[in-house]
Amino acid sequence: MSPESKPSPLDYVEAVHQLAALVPPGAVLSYGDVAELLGVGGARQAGKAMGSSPAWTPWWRILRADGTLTAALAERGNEAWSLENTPRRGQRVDMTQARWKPIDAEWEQIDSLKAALQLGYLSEANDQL
DNA sequence: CTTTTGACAGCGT
DNA sequence: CACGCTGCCAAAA
Repeated sequence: MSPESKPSPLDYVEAVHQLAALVPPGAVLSYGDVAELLGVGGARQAGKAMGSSPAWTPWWRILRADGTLTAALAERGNEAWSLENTPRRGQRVDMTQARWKPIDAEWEQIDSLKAALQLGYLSEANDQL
């Protein structure tokens, strides 16, 4: 499956994956940032969603607010950050420098992602009727 | 309905 | 900087 936009409503988990795919190399977002950008759920929801991330997902660009990844992924994550020249401070990502700051065009993509997510909830509710 | 469980966040020590 | 504790949110048991 391609990371391109889908015409159909999005599931929360899918929305998180899509958002992760929007983050450019060298930049990162905390799980909490992801939840905030989508306007739904909290950091833990975003984390849960990343747990089932597809192979194409740049999971190393979504990490904890303190700039680290969960133990099991720390090693691989570090390699990826080196390759992408992600601003680091020791073994952790320097969030103040690396945090993704979307430009106008990117905000639009994020907005459409949010919209698709809302549609997802609507269709889900519609499904219950 | 209550409890447990997460790729979490923030604050105090 | 490292822990430990509490708060959070939604889904699953």
